[in-house]
Amino acid sequence: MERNSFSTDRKEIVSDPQEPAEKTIERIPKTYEPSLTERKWLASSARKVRVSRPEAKSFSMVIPPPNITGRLHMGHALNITLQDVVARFRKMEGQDVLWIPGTDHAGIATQNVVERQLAKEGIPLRTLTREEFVTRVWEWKDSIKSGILDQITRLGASLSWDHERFTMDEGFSRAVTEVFVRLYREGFLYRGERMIHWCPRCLTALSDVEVAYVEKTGTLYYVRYGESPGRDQSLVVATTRPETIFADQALAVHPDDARYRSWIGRKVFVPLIQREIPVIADAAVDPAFGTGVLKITPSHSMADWEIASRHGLSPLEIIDREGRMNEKAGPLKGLSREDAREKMVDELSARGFLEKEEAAPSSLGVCYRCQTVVEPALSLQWFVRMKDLAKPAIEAVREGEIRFFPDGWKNTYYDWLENIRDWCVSRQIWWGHPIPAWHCANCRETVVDLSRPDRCSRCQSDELVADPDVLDTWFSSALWPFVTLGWPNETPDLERFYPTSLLVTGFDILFFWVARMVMMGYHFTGKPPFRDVYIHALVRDQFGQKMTKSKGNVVDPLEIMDRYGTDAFRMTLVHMASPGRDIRLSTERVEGFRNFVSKIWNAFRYVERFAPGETHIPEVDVEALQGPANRWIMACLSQAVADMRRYFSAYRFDEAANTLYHFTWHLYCDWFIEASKSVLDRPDDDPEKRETVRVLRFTGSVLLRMAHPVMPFVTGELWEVLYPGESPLEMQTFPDFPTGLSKASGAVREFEAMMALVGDVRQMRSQLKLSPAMELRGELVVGQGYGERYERHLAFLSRMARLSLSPIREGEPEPLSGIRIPFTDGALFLDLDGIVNLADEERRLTQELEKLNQKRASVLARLKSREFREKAPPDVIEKDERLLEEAGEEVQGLDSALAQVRRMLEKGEKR
RNA sequence: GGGCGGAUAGCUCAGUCGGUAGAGCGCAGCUCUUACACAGCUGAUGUCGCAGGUUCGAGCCCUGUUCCGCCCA
Repeated sequence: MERNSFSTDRKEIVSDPQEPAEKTIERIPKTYEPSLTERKWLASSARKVRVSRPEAKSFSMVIPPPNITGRLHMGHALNITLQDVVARFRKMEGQDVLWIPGTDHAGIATQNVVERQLAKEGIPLRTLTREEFVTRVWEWKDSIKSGILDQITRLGASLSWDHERFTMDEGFSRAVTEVFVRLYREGFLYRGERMIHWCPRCLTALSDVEVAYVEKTGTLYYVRYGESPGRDQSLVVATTRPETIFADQALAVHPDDARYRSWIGRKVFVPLIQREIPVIADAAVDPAFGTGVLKITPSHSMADWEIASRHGLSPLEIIDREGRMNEKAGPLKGLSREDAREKMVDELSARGFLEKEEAAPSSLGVCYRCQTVVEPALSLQWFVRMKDLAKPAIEAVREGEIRFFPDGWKNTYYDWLENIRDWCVSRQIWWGHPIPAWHCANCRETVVDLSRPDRCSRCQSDELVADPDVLDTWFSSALWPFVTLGWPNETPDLERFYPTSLLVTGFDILFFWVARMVMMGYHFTGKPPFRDVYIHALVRDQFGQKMTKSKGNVVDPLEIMDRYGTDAFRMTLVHMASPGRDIRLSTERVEGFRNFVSKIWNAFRYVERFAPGETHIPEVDVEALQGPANRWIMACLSQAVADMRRYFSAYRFDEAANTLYHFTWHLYCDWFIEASKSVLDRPDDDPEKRETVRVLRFTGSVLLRMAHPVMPFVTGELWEVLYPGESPLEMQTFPDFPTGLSKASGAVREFEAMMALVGDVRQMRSQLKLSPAMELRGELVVGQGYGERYERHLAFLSRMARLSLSPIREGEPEPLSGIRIPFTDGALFLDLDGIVNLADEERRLTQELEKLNQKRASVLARLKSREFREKAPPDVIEKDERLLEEAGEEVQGLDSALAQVRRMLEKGEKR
């Protein structure tokens, strides 16, 4: 065979002995089995102790502690995965990473679980003492170990397990007490009788943020209140809660409402009973709502309470703590709120007090945990005075000491903090941090202290009764970032890792948790609890619906991991984590990334064939590289690595994943590996072959490192298999090599021109319906002096475009037959004589020409515009000019190709 | 009522500095070509929600508006 003929005749290749095949099977099995690898890695590396790097820069995070009652859901999976990506990335950057795991004692939720368990065993709650109950909870907690944390490890979370904490562990509890006592002594805590939200099912007070509002279509009842005594004038009130009428203490109108001005100061009777209440004027009344007359029920409405207190009205409670009507509700006594409403409406209607009913939208407050409609109630509770605590928290974000990602969340944050109300922190349950307060049975004094005092500080009585309540679970969560590091002790951890570097959490607990941590952090440490806050979105189902048990659309992350592998699942979450956007998870998507993992695996199997059993990490001297493809892939790799670094640092997880995917699949596999096949069929001592194998392996080793933060299992496995003598992949450094080879360099552009030529040939094949398998004869004609340069691309071209090329013709006139495909320094001529229908080719060229001319015309039009020439920046004009020039050349190329086809057509006809 | 986010290919989403709109999935055609059919090659599909404005030039900036989602009151 002629030396310059680059045939890709398959027979040759097939007959090639494939001696390395057996070794391949030894090291890299045919298919990747995620479950096997994951099981193996989890057995050896889960719950590992942190390797500290005292000399390195510190990086720290705390996980949002999941409820101990919890089961892993998509929200956890996303949250943990993103943190793990950052943790692994920072670790590979050489930083000293501390990532603290732990769980939250989840007061109400846990109490509910244990109560249900008791109920199942037939043990009435009331037969247990508080101490017995709490013991039961601890027993339950021990029995489940830390189920949710085990599930989190399945995700591959590289947490610092020697730092695990629990919000009710001994140290944490001490810290919570300390915080309470300090806040009390500083005047930030008080106990008082206020309106709070009461959950009649959980039987406890709730804070404002624990009430969710649901929009419902309710009924607005128009009820007539007759004037007293004896007169026949009356006022009509529109109310959504007729069952509270017996607790009414006044009617109120807006002071400027002309309709009712004469009523102010007069008195009316509460319907059905002869109780007199005044008509008052208050600016808080909305004249546009209903009739503009509001009934004031101070004991069962937040807004009414406010108005009532301005007018010195006293409350009257008719609903008890379990949401039933009490004896003051007279005939309604014992009824539920719903039944009472029904009965009341019947009664009002029967007695002629009900004017009309109309459907009206109303917003209903429900307990965020159990969805029960909450009851506003007057109650003796503990509160934190928030206003002054909020100030530094607002300031911190304004000054940029704390940054939000995405930035927009700071508006929501400001809004809440600027209008903050006092925080009700006492809960009427048994499981939680006891409030460190004791009440004197003798003089009613309240004593707050770190431990139970012997005597009352005022009257010296020893009859001290412990406050029965526990603290809101979020009270302790607010201390999480610094207490987990040892506060109130000045520990080395606190010194080194506080403020923490990053908090990753969902927007749904921005108020509950994030804002409160900032307030507590500043107050108790003088520093922010974290520098950056990354707020991720909700994981929804494939239709964009929130996943809920009741809808039955909950996708179990553990099942997904079993089915597709953890790496594929992580890659999916990371890829879809675009800032400020919810994630719609579909299994098709996960499947796509399973294919990706598989692709990586197979790419390594391919490379392994050519360097079987090699265990050293190859090095590459980029400057010395000769192969065009080798130089090209190094330029791409360098770019990809730099991009990933940048994206990880900016929390652009989606873009990082995109970069990884694109580089791996489309650049490394589709082009580089394919291109390598045109070199690797040479003898073993061929220098370009040796170079290519080295670059293949080197790129692979870099790929493993840059993919590792996202896909720790498959990359870790391959790393261990390939480089058994090296330290584990997670301890390696994230690749960093500016190659000096830019994508714009001549060598790279030349290779890309060849890639484009391959694309042109493939496109032409497809358009002319030529089988990809059919080898076409062709020759390259280049300008004078370019012959040697294009010589080195021949193998690549013939392989990728499936051509049999004859020797290059340099500086010779172009042949008059064949299909002409132009490129930068010449043209490729394909001999399609007898293979292709020339009329088809003519049509194809005409279409191409038309498309091109359109494009050219639009650029030309722009360039002709005087304004554009005057005002557009020079580089833009230059670019357009280049574009026009290129398009011109292309048109020329197509023209001559077309002319040629037409000539051949004529010739054919003449024959 | 106030605030935030979204609307771009059939679906799910990118789109940085304003400079001729991209990816994945799906779909169609062809191909078992020294890893991978969980594959390869090629292709088709766009009123960038709507209406104005700024600009030589707008998916991107400004104003208004519609619809959807979320938060707050």
